[in-house]
Amino acid sequence: MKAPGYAAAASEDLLTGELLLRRAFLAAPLHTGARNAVIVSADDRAPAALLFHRGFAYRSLSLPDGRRAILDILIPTDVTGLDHAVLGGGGNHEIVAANAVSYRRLSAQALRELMKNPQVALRVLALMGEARWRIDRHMAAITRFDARGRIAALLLGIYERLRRNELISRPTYNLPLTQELLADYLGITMVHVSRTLRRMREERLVLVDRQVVIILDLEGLRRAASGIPPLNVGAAPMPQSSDELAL
Amino acid sequence: MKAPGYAAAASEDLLTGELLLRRAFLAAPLHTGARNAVIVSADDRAPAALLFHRGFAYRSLSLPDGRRAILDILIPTDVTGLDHAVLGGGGNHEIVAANAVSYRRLSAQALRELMKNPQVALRVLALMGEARWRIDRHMAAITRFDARGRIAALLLGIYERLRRNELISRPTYNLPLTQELLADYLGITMVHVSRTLRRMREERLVLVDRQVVIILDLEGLRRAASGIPPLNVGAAPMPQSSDELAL
DNA sequence: TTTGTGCGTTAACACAAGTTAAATTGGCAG
DNA sequence: CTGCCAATTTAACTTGTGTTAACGCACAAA
Repeated sequence: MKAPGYAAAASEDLLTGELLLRRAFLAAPLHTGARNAVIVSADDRAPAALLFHRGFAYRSLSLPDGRRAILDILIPTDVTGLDHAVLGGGGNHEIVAANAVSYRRLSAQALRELMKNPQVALRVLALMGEARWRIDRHMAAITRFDARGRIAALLLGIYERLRRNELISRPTYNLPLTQELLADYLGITMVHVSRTLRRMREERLVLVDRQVVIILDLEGLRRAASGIPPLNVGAAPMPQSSDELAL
Repeated sequence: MKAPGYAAAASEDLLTGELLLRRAFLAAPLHTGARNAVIVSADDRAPAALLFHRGFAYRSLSLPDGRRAILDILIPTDVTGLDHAVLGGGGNHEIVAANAVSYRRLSAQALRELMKNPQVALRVLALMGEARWRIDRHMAAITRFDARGRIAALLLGIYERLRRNELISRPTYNLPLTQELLADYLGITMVHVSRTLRRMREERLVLVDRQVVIILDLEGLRRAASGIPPLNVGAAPMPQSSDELAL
């Protein structure tokens, strides 16, 4: 029943866990993939966790009739696959490069080895908790917002993630995803994405031209995605030495 | 580079991890909650993992304007909260009993202690992977199916989960969720759920009366939720001694 | 220059889903 | 039995989104 000091010890463990995990990743070679390169295929039988270093990628699930759902958008500093690297097979999903990407791969075996360190195990669990939190927000957006709100939530979400990882400082960034991808992520159609972006441009909320996103009215955008809770779970974000990792 | 025997060792570790995790849960007292009881509140500051023993519950996110999204439906034998028990605070979500429930609680502290055992850590990660997999399917359903397909996917999903845990044997079960809850889970309105259920009854696909779900045409239902990939990730489901746990 | 080709834009129309409101049902406390 | 209350059902109407199809634009290849 050592109540005091608990939270402090926890975050300390998380920090050293993060350090070890990152070190393991950084020991792996840097892979690269061109736009549309399939980084993980649906029938992949060699599970591994990935740390993204540069470029955007997405995780998608293709339905037999040709439609697909985008499950997750992956940006630099994101880690994915920690969970199903432990399970036997892959997850039926694909991971595809949205533009030129580079990333590092941690084999399931190496991950299992690392997990023997409780600090790493905790950090891994925390990472999954953060991912879950992002998914929760996205799910709320998808189930309860119309197209405008969903797009607002998406643009804001990416903005906040980039900013939190110190990849950008001003409300402007590069979004190398086609509108068709956005549509499959948001549960609407390509055509409707285009329509809605025009409306939002006319409202002077945001300007999306090709891959460039310029947020004109941050508060307005927040209102449009009204009620989406903030990004953080409550845990402090890991301090990111952005030079070491994100460049 | 010990390639052979790897998968076997992995699943063996998962089994003992499961055993230890379950033992820890079973050592905790059995809590109960009446219908609509708030098991975890949005501002909860004492994170814990939960193992559900009897009854249904749901995890929800309330938006400031009164709307809400149901993030997850929890059935007996489900474990939730493993991730955010590790993170500092709660997850901004609520967990509410849909009917009379009983469950066990594993404090974050106890969980952290248990996680020092790598086998437990692996099993915990595997559990989160399974949960993620379910969410992926649900996300695909929500983004790409119409109301009929979403309802089909939901009814099938619950059916398969119940059957996998040997809680039922025939395609009939009790679903103690109001249509309003289903609507908030599926991203449609209560009224539309009712309409669609009528249509599906007329099609002789499924019969939903009050809380009773009777699947009339399993194949037809599968077709309606066409393209939703199967429940399992590829890893064998944990053997469940249903008497010990689920009763 | 010409010819692709992949993406984005726009419009017209069809249809699925939301909204509102009223009626019905069933459970349950008195 | 009565009356209340929550959940469900149904209808009429409105609105958001999907569908189809045509066109424009940038960029690369020939």
